[in-house]
Amino acid sequence: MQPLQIQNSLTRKKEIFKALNSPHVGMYVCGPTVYSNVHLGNVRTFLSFDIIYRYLEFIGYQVRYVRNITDVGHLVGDADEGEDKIGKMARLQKLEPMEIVQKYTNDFHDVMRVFNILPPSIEPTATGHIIEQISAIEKILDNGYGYEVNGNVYFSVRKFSEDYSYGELSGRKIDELMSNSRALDGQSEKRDPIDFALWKKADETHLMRWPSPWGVGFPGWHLECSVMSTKYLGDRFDIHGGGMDLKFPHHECEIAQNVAANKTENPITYWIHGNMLTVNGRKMAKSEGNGFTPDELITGNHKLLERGYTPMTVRFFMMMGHYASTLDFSNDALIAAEKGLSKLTNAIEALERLEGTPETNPSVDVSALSQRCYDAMNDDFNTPILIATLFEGVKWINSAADGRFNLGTEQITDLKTLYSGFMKDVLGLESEGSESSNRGVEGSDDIASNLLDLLVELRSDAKENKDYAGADRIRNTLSDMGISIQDGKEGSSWSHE
RNA sequence: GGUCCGAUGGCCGAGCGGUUAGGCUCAGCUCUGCAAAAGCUGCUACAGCGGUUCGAAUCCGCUUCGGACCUCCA
Repeated sequence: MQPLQIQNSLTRKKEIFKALNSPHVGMYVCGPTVYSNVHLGNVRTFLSFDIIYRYLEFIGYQVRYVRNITDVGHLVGDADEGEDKIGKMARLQKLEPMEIVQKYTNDFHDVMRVFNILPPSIEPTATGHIIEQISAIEKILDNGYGYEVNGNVYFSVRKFSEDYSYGELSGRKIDELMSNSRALDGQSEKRDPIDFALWKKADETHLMRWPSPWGVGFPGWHLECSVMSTKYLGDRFDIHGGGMDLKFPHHECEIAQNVAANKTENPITYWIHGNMLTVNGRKMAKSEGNGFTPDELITGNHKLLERGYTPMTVRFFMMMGHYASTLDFSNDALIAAEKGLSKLTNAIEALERLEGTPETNPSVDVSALSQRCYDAMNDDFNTPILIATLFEGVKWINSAADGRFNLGTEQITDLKTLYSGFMKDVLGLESEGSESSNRGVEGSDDIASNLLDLLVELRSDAKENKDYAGADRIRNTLSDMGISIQDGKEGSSWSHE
């Protein structure tokens, strides 16, 4: 197994990864609240964890990856005092709450597929786990860390902090929280302002409601993640991820609930937080009005975009930065990513066509290159370093394709393994050209590529006969179709633009 | 106001005590019917000011600027 190191946001240190029950790994990532379309900032987080998931599997772990769908309990505005996000949308769109949930869950799944983000092993929903949430509340009450007022149940942070530590993950001091917490408008039933809701009473107008020992109501936000992670991964599991903005209060509350319900300290070994996608230096957020939907990005239909970019370009762009750093979104950066990706994919296509020489090239050490790829990923999933390393091999490949450099047959085989593993399996970069042409009948891809080979040959013949008009006609027509021709020392070839 | 991050060349973005990161752009060259692609060469930066050290973009202090969280947010 590779010696993987992870920057643990719980301890703020880079630590050697040790699975509780190797080779099995339990990983939980906070999924979306499905009340509106996802934007690119959301995509970045899921993409970051997609890479982590892929790499863990790649180096031999068997990962149970749980990513939830929050479809109830997440309130608008001030915590515990606002309207349910999904209920509000349902009212505005005059739909059943479950229609809202379905609509935006479908959208979410479509987006994940477009960006080639793998589905999790389990994708549980909050409404599907009401019974478990109620019983978790009962456990928390039995253990003395909650209290009921008028059909509402709250978590007592003060009581909890007497027995356990609260605020470790987000680095908050309980006293400061007590005094700094924003004063709530109106009188609150909470004993302390930092207490949070486990169960809320539903009034008559509330659309989403379930019976409970405390009357008709609905579960609080934070609770579903505690309950579902425990249910599918156990009282203790390896990795918990999510966006940086969830660290407080969501993840802090989650830990407190897990501990309070199960009396298991340190339920999660490694916390990983993905950083924000920014636009002109500001966090992309719906409330800022600077969010892009994936669709706007692909079509280019947005006032800040000069044109559209393909999903794989966006994927590559996001992986050129480290997941724990903010990443700034700009046209120039996207264009650079597009060119870089195309250089890389063209080289891989060239590699497929390469025929090696019997003797190996002593100046090329594929296994050293490969190890550096592993090293990059082992160092807290450093995809920018991985990509930089992959570009080094590109020089060998292109030089060999130009016939001014030799590569041994075995070296070529090793390079193919390397690039297929890190580009496809780890980075999840699929060739977009072949994806679209695969939509047709089985085998149409072969026919298309055979036809292209034929056209390239015909053009070479034309060139040989000094029929440059004919040669250029083939080149220009193909170019209009998105196919470009490369002339090299060893003859001509084609590739998707 | 509290807590915590960050400031890297024309752009994006790694590095976090001694390396040419890498990509993109730009200029020149090679190849080419032309072009593109590809290869080669060049462009050597770390916000500012002090300090520690044989040596600092990397460690410490101060200053300036930016951001995140403390409310819902991936």
